Amino acid sequence: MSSDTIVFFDLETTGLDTDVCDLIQLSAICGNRVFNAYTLPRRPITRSASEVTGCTVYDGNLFVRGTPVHTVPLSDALNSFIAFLRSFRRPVLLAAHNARLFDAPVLMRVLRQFHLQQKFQQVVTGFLDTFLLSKNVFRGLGSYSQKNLVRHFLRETYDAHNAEEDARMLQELFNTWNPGSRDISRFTYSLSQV
DNA sequence: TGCCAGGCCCTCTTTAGGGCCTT
Repeated sequence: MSSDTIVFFDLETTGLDTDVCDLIQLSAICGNRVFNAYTLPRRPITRSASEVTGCTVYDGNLFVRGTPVHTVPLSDALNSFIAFLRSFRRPVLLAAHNARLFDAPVLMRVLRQFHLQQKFQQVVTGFLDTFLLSKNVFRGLGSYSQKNLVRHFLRETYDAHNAEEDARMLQELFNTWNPGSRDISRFTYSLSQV
């Protein structure tokens, strides 16, 4: 719905298997309001995920590129995230790159694990997939990875695979695209669709 | 020792394979 507040979010996880991977970082941004939480994953980080995100776990602590970071329990991160979304006082549309196939199913699964899906549904109307949107609106680009889109549209390189930076750059991309409400609805999925 | 996937789209397709996107 075009009257919704669009909040851009990103996850860093222990891997790519949406059925089992666990959260490491959850970030979101809307305007200049930012949410960020790190959490100690409940399963090992796969080698490829560790290489991509720079995240490692040692002796019960989470490190990002060798620097320890403060973590909170996953249930606290999820509750704080919902409170952040609720603070907008309008229904929220959550946007992520490849949301339909990755971020949304992972987020919904962990919300269910903590019996938070109803609380979440009271605030969030659906997910907007910026990967599908960009691929259909801007034909012929060759690559639609977020990194390539940032390079193409914003002429920038950035700290990819830090959830907070990824969410921030996604918001910048979206503001540059300024897609119409029809394109937004075409690539918006209800919570029951993911 | 094990170290993870899968839906979507395209095409040299449909009796299928391969690349992309997310970590």
